[in-house]
Formats: sequence, structure tokens, C-alpha cells
Amino acid sequence: MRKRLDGLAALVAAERPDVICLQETKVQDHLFPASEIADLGYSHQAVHGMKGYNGVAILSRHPLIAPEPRDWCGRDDCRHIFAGVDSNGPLQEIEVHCLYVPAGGDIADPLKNPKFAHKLDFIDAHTHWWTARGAAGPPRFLMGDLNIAPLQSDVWSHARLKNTVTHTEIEIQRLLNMQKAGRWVDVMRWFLADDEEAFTWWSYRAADWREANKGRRLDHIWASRQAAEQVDAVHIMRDARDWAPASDHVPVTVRLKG
DNA sequence: ATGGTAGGTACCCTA
Repeated sequence: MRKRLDGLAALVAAERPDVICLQETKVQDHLFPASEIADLGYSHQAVHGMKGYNGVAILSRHPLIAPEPRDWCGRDDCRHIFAGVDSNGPLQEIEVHCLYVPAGGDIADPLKNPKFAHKLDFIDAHTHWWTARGAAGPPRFLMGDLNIAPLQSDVWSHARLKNTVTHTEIEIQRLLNMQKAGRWVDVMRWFLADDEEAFTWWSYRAADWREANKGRRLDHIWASRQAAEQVDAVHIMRDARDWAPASDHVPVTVRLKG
């Protein structure tokens, strides 16, 4: 995060979002650059970070209501925080979830690779949680790095990546189960044809990411039905892949009606 | 079949 303040300022200049969700902040809460971010207009912040790895944060122009960091699978690994926020629109209070799903390592076999097992367990734990929470509560959004590209059009080559972690059948099924359990709408796909390529991540390990274009849609914005109906635009900020210093992920934005 | 880059930390781990 501390390395990305210029990128955050560029995002703010381009889109002026009311709420921003960050993943992989890699900073402990007491070292989070709160005043610099407040100076950008985001004085309301809910952070859940640790040293060196993971970390999530919600930044807002409007007060955050009852922020709640959550730990999963018995680990203190700072991958989820949520809060209420006044939308200043017809939805009134909405609940915003900022989520960072484990990447899962390289081998797509939970018996051989504990990181992949953790990824599946993490998603299943969310599935159970959303099932238990039911449909009650305010309209809600879930956004973040889910580290899974579910559709064929979410990857540069389904044939080449179907055995690669992020696009294997086992992960995709688990993610779709979670989506169903939370009655979530994949808002990005609402605004795109199912077969239209859409990527939010391009590896660092390409000499020219644009030329190779070996991207994946790992970052998602989901919404409850009522919240999804208030969305009037989705934007993948593809050009941000060239910002300096570059991130391998680009921001995705949704705009609400009104 | 392999190796390619980046960030944070402490000479390796995770992505």
C-alpha cells in the first residue's frame, strides 16, 4: 500500500469513487498511511493488515458503520473486512465486503498442495457463512481479488489454463457455490456478454503485457440483487496496468444510479 | 518443460 499511494491518487483523480476496497496492503494497521489517504478525501478507513503479507482496507468519503474484520479457517491472515456505508442514494445503507481469497499455490491438488487446500477451505467457509446469513440485511456488495477466473472468457486461453490454479474446474465450482449461497450477482458480467474477454490481471512475467495479453479476470464485484439493480456502469481500468510503479492488477469500478 | 517479475523482509517467501 505504501508503495501505491501515487496509483491511489490517480484512481481518485480519474473516478472519484465514494468507496474504495484494497487488497494485499501488506502493512500493519499502525503503519497504514492513514493521513495521506485522508488527504485524498478518504477520512473514513477500516483496515485489517499484517506484516508483509495479505491485508485489506475499505476507504470511504462517508462514515463507515460498524466495521468488522473477520478471520477465516482459524488463521489471522487479514483477508476480509466489511462495513456499512450510507450510499446517499435510494439504497440508503449498503454493506461493503472487501475480500482477498488465497492464491492457492501452483499445484491444483488439495492433497499435494496445502495452499490449494486452504483456498478451497476458505471459499467453503464463506459458502457456509453466507448460507447461514440468509437474505436478511441491507443491500450489499462484495469486491476484491477472488483469485479465480470462472468463465472461459475470463482467461486468455481456456485450453491452456484449465489445469492452472485460478481456472480449474474444482475452484470454479466452489466459487459458484459461494456465489449461489450469498445470492450474489456477478455485476461485471451483467455488463458484458458472456463470451466477451474481460481481464483484470496480467502477470509481471511478460516482457510486454499488452502485446502478450495473457490476462485473467481475478478481481470481481458481486452484488445482492437489489444492489445490482442500482448499478449503471462497470469499468475495468485497463490503462492502469501501465501506471508506475505497475501493479499486476488493475482497478475495477462500479457506478450507482442517481 | 521451463522460467520469466515484483514486493516485503531479511537473505526467502508469496504471488
